[in-house]
Amino acid sequence: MNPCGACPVRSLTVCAALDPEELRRLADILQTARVEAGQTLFSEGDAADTLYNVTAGTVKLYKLLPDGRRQITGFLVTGDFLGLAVNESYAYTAETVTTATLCRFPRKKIDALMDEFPKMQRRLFSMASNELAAAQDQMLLLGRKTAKEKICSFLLMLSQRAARRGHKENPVYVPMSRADIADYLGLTTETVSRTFTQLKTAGAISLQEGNKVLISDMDAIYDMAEGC
Amino acid sequence: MNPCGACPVRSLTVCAALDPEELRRLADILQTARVEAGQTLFSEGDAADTLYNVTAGTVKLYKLLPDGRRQITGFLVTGDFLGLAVNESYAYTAETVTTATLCRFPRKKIDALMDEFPKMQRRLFSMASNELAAAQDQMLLLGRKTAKEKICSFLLMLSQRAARRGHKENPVYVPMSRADIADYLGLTTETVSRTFTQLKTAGAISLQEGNKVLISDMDAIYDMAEGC
DNA sequence: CGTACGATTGACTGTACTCAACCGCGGTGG
DNA sequence: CCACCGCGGTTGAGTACAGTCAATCGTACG
Repeated sequence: MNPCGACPVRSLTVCAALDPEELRRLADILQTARVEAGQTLFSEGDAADTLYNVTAGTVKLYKLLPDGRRQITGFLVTGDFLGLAVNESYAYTAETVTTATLCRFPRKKIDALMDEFPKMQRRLFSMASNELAAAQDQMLLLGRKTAKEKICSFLLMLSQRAARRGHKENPVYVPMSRADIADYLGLTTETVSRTFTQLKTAGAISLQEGNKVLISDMDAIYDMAEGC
Repeated sequence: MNPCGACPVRSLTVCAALDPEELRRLADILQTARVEAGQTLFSEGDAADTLYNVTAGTVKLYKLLPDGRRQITGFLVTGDFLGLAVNESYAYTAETVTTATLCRFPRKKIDALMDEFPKMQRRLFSMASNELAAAQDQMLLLGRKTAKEKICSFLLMLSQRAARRGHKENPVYVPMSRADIADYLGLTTETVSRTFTQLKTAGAISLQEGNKVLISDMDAIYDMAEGC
C-alpha cells in the first residue's frame, strides 16, 4: 500500500498532480516523522541535505542577528515545504511551533526525481513563486505598516490560510506565542499584547479559550490591515 | 548570427548553461528593448504575460498601500529576471531607476521552452531560491535593524553585488534617489540623509561625484551592518 | 503549594517620523 | 543673460509611536 496515494494533504503540496506510479517512486525515498513542539529541525548554516514537507502542525523559520535579535520569516503549515538551500546550506533555522508531522526527502534523491518528473519540478517552482510573493507582502508589512495594521494583517493572513485549507476561518487558531508574533511582525511582545487589548476594547476581536481569536468585526479588521 | 550566443551577461542569468541549439531557440522567442529611466514596465495587478531579464541598468520593484505608502522590494541589475506571477498577475510594479536594457520573453513561449529544456527550468528555480533567501535577509533588515544598520547593510549589498558582476566594489555606484533608498529600507528620506551624514562625519564613508559612495572604513561598515 | 513562564499593564524613554526651512543645481523662459 | 522655478537633498525643531524596564497577573506543572 502506498502511503502517498492515501495522503489527505497531497492536493495542497508538491505531490499534487503526480500519477500513481510517480507517487510510488516518491514514497520510496520519503520518511515521515512526528516532531514535538519547540524542537529545532535544522539551523541556519547547516548542510542542506533534506527537504521537508509539513503535513500537520506549524513550523517557524527564523534568522538571528549576532546580538540575538530575531526575525521570523514565516510560519509554515500543512502543505508547505521547507529546506531550500543557498550554497548547499540552509539560510534559516526551522523550529516546530506545535507538534508537527513532516515528510523528509533526501536532497540528492529528490533532485534526481525532479529531473525525471518535470511536473514536480514545475510544481515546486510554482510554490516557490508563491513564497516569493508572500515574502514581498511581508516586506511591505515590515517596512511600512503600523503596529495595528501589522496585527490586523496577521490575523487576516491566518484566517485566509485556514479557509484555503478547508478549516473554519473564524475564530482563528493562533498557536504561536506573543514573542513569536512579535518577531514575525517586527514588534515587541508588549506592543503585540497592547495592540490585541486595543482591538479587543474596540470590539473588533475577542480572545477565546485555546489560543483562538474571534474576529467580531471582519470589515474593521480588513480596513485596519491596509490603513484605510 | 545568434544574439544570445554573443551575450556578455549570459553567464549571470537564466541562459547560462544552455547549449548553442537551445540558445538559438531562446533567441527566436525573445525581444530586446531599451527603456529610459523612470519608466514603468508593468504595474501590480496587470496580466503577467511577459518575463523580463535585465541586461543593463537598474530596475526597482515596489508595492503600494492604498494611502500611497510604498515599499520597494528589490533593485534588480544585470542578470536578474522579473515577472514571476501569482494568479496570472504581477504582484508588484516594476519601474526603471536608470536607463536599462531588457530581454522580453512571452510567458507562453518561455513556459513551453522550459518544458523542453529542464536545465533552464532548473536554473530559473535556483535563481528564484536565491531571490527567496535575499527576501528573508531583507525581512530581517526591515523588522529588526536600526537605521544605521540598514544603511550599512545596503551599502555592503551594493558593493558585494557589484563585485560578483566584475565591477569595482569600492567606491559603490548608488544610482537610486534618497526616496528610493528610504522606501527600500523602511525609512524616510530625512533619516536616510541624516544617516549618510552621520557615517560621513564618523569617517566611514565619503560621497563622491556621480552618485558614488566611497567606503573608507570597510570593517566599520561591516560591523555596523550587523549590530556588532 | 510553590515555582516558572507567558501574558498583560504601567511609566518612562528614545529612535525615527513629521513638518518646515534652506541649499544647490539644472532647466526654462522672459 | 540672468532671474525664476522646481526638484532632490540636507538640516533643524518638535512629536509620536513603539521600545525599554519593571511590576503584576494567571495558569500550568512539578
